[in-house]
Amino acid sequence: MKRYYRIGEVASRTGCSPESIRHYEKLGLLAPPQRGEQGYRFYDQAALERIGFIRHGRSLGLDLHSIQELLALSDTPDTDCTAADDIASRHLEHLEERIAALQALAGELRQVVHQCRGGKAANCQIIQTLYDHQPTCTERGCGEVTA
Amino acid sequence: MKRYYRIGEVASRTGCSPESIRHYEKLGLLAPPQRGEQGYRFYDQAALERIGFIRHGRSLGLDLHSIQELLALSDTPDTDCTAADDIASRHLEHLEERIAALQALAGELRQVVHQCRGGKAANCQIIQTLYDHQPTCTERGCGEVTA
DNA sequence: CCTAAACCCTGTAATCGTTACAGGGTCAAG
DNA sequence: CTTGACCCTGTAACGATTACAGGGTTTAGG
Repeated sequence: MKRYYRIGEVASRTGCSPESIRHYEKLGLLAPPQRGEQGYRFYDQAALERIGFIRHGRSLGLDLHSIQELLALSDTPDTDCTAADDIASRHLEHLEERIAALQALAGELRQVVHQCRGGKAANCQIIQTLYDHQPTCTERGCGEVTA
Repeated sequence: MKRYYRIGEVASRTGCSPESIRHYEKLGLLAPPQRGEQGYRFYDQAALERIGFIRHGRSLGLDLHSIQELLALSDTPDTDCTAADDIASRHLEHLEERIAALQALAGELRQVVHQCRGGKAANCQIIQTLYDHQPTCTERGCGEVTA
């Protein structure tokens, strides 16, 4: 006796909004579920776990494409899973670079913060610093840290 | 004898693509520049510095909205510049939160990486971990760290 | 002089993941 | 029988940037 859940209940159980669930389906991360007579989606326990998988991956910062690759591996249990390790390692590397970049930014920012207590904009050290361009890197396409 | 630059030269001097420059203009960060007879944009030195300002701000991770506020302050030199300090402090705080979140993620990821050397996907520790959902936070809208 | 490359213009759509609509249907409790 | 809580689809928004399409201009070389 399988239990079935409508999308709203899945949402509250997984912490994943109905919109996202439909979105994952559209992207092919989730197979189209069964539908009730009125067209309502019905999910079983396996689908719940798959959504949990996606959610956990997202909470680790993985992008949906990587998660899709991991799910594909999981769907073919006989495959060599080195690819999974590659994805995770690559992401970890990526995270570490991101962290280093953000720390550099924070350091640079700490040097200017609280430099202009109560002054006028004309003398503001923060604004001055921004005009003095020795940006960390002037190369095209460099330094746009998503933060 | 003012020198004028076409958008492409501004781009190579500032490290900011022509598309971005036009984008900043559309958003109101840059005043519409003079135009030549064929409609080409022509920029003077002040515009170059303003773009450098924006670029430096972006390289620090500030969003365009904050940069616009800073530019507005800079444009009214008599204003009190506490607001600039607020923007910078707020952003620094934001960065530090981001860093902490990413470090938590990296830590979690380091625990699973290299756990499945050469195995089959069915036993892969990484995939298993993703199915075992104790996501850091199951609250709706929590844990979506942009990374 | 002519042509090809390199530049400029505008406007629109893509990226990523999520959210927020609009406009409509279904169902249960009051 | 109406209100509210669901569900459906499709589209647009967010932020910043890039990539087109479709057209015009300048510049350098042959």
